[in-house]
Amino acid sequence: MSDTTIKNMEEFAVVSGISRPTLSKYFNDPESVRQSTKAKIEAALELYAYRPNMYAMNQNRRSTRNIGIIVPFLADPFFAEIARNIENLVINEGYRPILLSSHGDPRQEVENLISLRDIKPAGVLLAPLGRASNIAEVGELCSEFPTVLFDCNIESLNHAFVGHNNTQATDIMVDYLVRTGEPPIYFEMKKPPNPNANKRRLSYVNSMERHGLEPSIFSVDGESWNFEEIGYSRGKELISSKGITNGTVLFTNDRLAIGFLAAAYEMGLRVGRGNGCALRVAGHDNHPYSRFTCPALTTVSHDYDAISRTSVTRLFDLLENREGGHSTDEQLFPGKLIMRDSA
Amino acid sequence: MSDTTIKNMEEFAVVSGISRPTLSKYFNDPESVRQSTKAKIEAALELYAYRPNMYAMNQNRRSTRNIGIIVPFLADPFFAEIARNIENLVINEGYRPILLSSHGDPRQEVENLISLRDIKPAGVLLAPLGRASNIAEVGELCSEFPTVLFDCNIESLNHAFVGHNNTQATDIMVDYLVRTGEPPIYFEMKKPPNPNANKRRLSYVNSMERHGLEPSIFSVDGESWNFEEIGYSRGKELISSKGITNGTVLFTNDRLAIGFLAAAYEMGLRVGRGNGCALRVAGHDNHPYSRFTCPALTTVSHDYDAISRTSVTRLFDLLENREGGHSTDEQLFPGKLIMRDSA
DNA sequence: TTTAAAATTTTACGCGCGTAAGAAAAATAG
DNA sequence: CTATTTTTCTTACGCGCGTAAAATTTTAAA
Repeated sequence: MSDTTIKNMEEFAVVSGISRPTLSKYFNDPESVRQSTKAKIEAALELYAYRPNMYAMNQNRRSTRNIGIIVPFLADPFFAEIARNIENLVINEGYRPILLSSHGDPRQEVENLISLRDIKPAGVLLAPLGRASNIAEVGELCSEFPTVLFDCNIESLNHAFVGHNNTQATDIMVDYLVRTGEPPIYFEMKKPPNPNANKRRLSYVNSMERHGLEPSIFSVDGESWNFEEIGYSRGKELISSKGITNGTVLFTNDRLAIGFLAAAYEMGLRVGRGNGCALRVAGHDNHPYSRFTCPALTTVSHDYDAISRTSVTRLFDLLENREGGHSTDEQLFPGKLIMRDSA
Repeated sequence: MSDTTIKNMEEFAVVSGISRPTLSKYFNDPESVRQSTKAKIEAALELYAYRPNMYAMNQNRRSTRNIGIIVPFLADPFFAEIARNIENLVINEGYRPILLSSHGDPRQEVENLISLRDIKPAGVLLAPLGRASNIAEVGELCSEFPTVLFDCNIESLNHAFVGHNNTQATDIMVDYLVRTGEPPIYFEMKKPPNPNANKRRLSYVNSMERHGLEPSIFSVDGESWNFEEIGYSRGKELISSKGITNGTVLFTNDRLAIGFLAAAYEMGLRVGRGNGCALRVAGHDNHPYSRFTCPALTTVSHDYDAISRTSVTRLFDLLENREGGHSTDEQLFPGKLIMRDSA
C-alpha cells in the first residue's frame, strides 16, 4: 500500500497506467475489460486505496446500483429476518441495498417513498404497510422504478408481487386443528394493519364451512403494531371474563399469540395439547420467537427463503428485461405446518 | 401542481423567478434566505415537483447531510428499537440516516465501514460488534469522520462513547436478588460476542464479594448471536443434568434468559418468586420481549431514551464543534431495575 | 503474415449543482 | 431622502465521472 493518496480517477489512471475511460468501464463492470487490464487495475488497486466517488458516478449513470428496500416495521424480527435475507441477496448481485423502515407509520412510509426517489434506485423491493399505505404514492413509485412488492400486496396496483399463500397456509392449519382436537376459534384484530389478515380470516371461515363447522371469531380492538401487547391485554380480558377457558384458538399471527400466551400463563390457564391442558393455541408466521414461547408455538411457516429469493430474482428480471411482460403476476409460496407443543 | 416537468435547478430558477445560486442556498438551508424569497420558492415548490439531484448536490458540498448508523445485529429487537429512536432523532435534525446492520458478522461490519465511506457521511453513529470487530478498521473510520460509539465501547480507541452503565446495572440487580432470596448464580457465554458481558460478569463477582458471598458462574458454550437458542439448549442440558434445579440464576442478557425460560417450562421447572416456584430467573437489557415471557422477566433496563438522545446530541456537538475537546469522554447512563414475576 | 475484430487510448463534452466575485437591487438605518 | 447593510443576481468556473467518437493498439482469425 503506497502512501501517495489518489483523489480521483484521473490520478489513478496515471499510477495504474490505464486510461480513465477504461477505468470507468472497469468500475462499472470488472468483466467488461480484458483480463490483462483487469489484472493491472487490480494490482494498482492493491497499492493505492482508490474508490470512485459515488456521487460523481451516479450523477450521469443510466442506472445506479442501488436497490431500495422498504419494510413496514423493522423492529418486528419477522421483517428484520426477511430484510437480512434480501440484503444479502442484493449484495451478492453486486448491488447496494438501501434499507428503510416505515416503523408502522404511514407518514413515514410516504417519507421513505419520497426519499427513495432521491437515491434514483435501479429497483425497489417494497413491503407496504397495507391498509394504511398511501396507495397513490406507492403506485407512483411503482411506475417510476422497477418495483417488486412482497409480503403484502396492493392488488389495485396490479404489480409484480411475491408473497405467502395465506389462504393455503390457514387452510392446512385449520385442517390440522380440526383433525386433532376441538375446532379453532379465530382471534384477530378488528382493524388489522395488514391486509393479509383479511385473507387469513376468509380462509378460516371457508375452511371451517368446508368441514361443516361453524366459524367463530374474536375481533379485538387495537390498531397499532404492538401486537404482543394487544394479544396480552385483550387475552387477559377474555380469559378473566370467561370468554376463553378451553378449546382451541387460532391467531392471525404469532405476535398476537405470543402476547396471549403470556396472558394465559399469568392467569394460570394451561396451554398445550397434552393432558391437563385446557386450551390449544396456534399462530401464523413462524416468528423467530415462536420457538421460545411457553409452550412452544404451533404455527405455519412462510417459505422465507423462497420469498426473499424470488423477490430479488424477480426484480433483477425486471431490471434486465428478461421477462415476457408477466410483471403483473403474483407468485405465492405455500406455508408449512410447524407442529410444536401449543396445539 | 403544474404538469411541466422540471429537470434541474436551472429550470426551476426560471419558473420560480429566483436565481440558481439563491436556490442552491435555500436548499442547503431554507433559513439562510430572506423570508419573502423563501415564500416564493416554497410557492413554486408547490406548483412544480422539483427536488435537487442528491448526487450532484453531494458531489461538491463540504459536507453531506448523511448520518451513518451501524448496528451489530438488526434482527435483535433491542437494536432495532435503538436504531428506530436514533433514526428519528437524526431526521429531526434535518439529516438523512443511513442504517446498516452487521448481522453479527465481522466481515459484514468491515464491509459496512467501507461502504459508509462511499457515502461521505457528515457523521457516524456506530455500535460495534465488540470482540469480533476489526479495531484497526473502526479506528480509521473514527479518524476520518466525526463518530460516536454507542452501546459497546472499544476502549483502546479512546473515542466519544455513550452507553449503558453495565457495572451499576448489574450491581442493583445482584443487590435486589440477594436481598429478596437466594443469591444468584451467573449464567453467561464462555466467549460472549459483546464485551459488555465482561463488565457485567466482573460487576457480578464484585457485588457478590461485597455481600460476602461466593460468586458462582455457569460459562456455557456457543459463539453465535443466536442467544435464545443457546440459552435454550444449554439450559436444557443443565436442568436435565441437575446442574440447575433451584435457587436464582442471573443471565448476562435477556435473550439468553428467554431461551432458558422456554427450556425450564418444557422441563417442568417452575420459575418465579411465588410459592411453588423452584427457581428465580433474571436478565439484563429489558428486551422488548421480556414483558411477554412466562413468567414475565425481571431485568434491568437501559435508559434507551437517554442513550439514543445523547448519542445523537453528542454527534451534532462534534459536527458543529460546539464542544471543548472532551470528545474522548464516555457517558454512561444508569440502568433501572424492572421487577416482574420471574424473580 | 495479412486481415478483421476487439479492446484501449485520446480527445472532448456534458451532467447538475456548489461556490466565488462583483454588480445590482432591496431592505434598513439614520 | 440618502447612506449603509443585506440580499439577490449575473457570470463563471470547477467537481469527478459518464460517455461518445475517432485514432490507435492489441488480439484473434484466416
